[in-house]
Amino acid sequence: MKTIPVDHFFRGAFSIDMVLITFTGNELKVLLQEKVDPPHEGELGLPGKLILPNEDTDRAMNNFMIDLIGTNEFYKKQLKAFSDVNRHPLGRVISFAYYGLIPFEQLTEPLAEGLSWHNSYEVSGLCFDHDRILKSVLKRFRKGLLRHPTVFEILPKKFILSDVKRIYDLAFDTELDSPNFRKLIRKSDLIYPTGEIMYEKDFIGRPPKYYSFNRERYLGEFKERIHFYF
Amino acid sequence: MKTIPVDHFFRGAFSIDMVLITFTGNELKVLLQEKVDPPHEGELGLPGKLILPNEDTDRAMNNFMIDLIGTNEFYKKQLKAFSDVNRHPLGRVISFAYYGLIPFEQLTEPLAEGLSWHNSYEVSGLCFDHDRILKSVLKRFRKGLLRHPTVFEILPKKFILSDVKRIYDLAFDTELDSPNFRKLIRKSDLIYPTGEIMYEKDFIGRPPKYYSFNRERYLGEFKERIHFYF
DNA sequence: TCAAAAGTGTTTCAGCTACACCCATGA
DNA sequence: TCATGGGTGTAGCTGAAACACTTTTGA
Repeated sequence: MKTIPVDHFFRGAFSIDMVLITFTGNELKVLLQEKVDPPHEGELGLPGKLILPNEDTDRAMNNFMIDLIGTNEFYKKQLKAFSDVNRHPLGRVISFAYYGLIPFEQLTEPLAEGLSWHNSYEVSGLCFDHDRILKSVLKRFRKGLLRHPTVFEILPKKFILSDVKRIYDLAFDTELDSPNFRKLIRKSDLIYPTGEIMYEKDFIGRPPKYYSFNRERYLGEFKERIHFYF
Repeated sequence: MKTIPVDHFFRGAFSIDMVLITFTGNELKVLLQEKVDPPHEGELGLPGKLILPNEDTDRAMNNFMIDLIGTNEFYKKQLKAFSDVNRHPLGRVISFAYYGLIPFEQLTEPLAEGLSWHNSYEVSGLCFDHDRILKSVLKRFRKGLLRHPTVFEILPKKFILSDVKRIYDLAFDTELDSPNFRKLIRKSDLIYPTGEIMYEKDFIGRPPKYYSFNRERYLGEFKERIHFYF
């Protein structure tokens, strides 16, 4: 086995990509960016950029979000690293994909040039391997919805129960039973009625009550249960 | 914003690490390696090595396993990439952690120099961030046990039901009810009795039947169910 | 015939599912 | 007073949990 000089190992690059999801207009939307640099100029893709090898990925992402949407105060996690050898023409680039959830009301500043929101379930043909990354995030999003109070990260401070249900319906492409859903979500004790009622122009039917997420009551991790599914 | 020469981005390195789990002697064991290179010579850690930036991680891991244990024919998946900035003294090193499961009977060749099996739940003080990686793998292992026929990847071709239960008991640190476990596992239709009975020296009690995993009957992915846990 | 572990059967009960029904509003 | 969506209550079914009981072996 011949010895390889150690500096030959240090020739890889890193990038960060963000899959930011929000809920508005009864749709789950993802933030996309029109690429300006080769090899994919003009195409749509996830917002992202190369980072330096000594940059902390979390910090780089936080700064990047300020540039893009004016805030980094929202739920975000590193999803995983995508490592296909031939992702980038300049060499090996490992992409750290992040997954973010933001209430639409929190997006106060206008979007930066080239950015736009798209229905998460209708997006395809993104550059690089971004279709695959988006798919991973949507899968993880569903997982989170089942095991953690993830919905509330994407809802405004005051929300109505049918919007909660609508997010589940969209994510799982289903039509949950509203009475049962209501019982389930209230049983968890994670929400409380604000006392206010939503009066909205053009709203048909009985005006719904506003609820809020009781973040203090949710303590830590999903408790593992021994329960088979296969 | 000043422009950074593009080659400055290509100065990171990659490594692969394997967390290989097996079941023997009524314990879940993990393969560890005594490190020979600085900065951790003499310490225990997960088997791993640096790879070149243009190497495919899966292929590199497959070759690495042949060197270590003489086979790469077992269940293995990339867990995730660990990316802390200060993992390695020579510069930024991203580690791709793999998670492998192998039946003990399949380990026919003697272990290479410096390798040894350790009880997964008693290991600590590993070099680099390997304690953290091991912890992640054990968590993922539990997850897999609940949603996929993961147990059978770690069991021999012919196994007995109480060993299946024992693996669950070890992984979840519990004592499942044997009659109920038996019903559950058989209901899934994923195993069948081979017709043989285990007669083993010094075995006390009624001799158990052998079962085998019906790999053909398990089709693809865990079916997502809408079921809340919080 | 006793101990030990494999293996079977049955009862109970919590909790999910389905669905009937009532409420508050605008038109 | 009707349509629409919000919201409540309940009966019934399913499946997990608990556990009593039988079987097969070695000593």
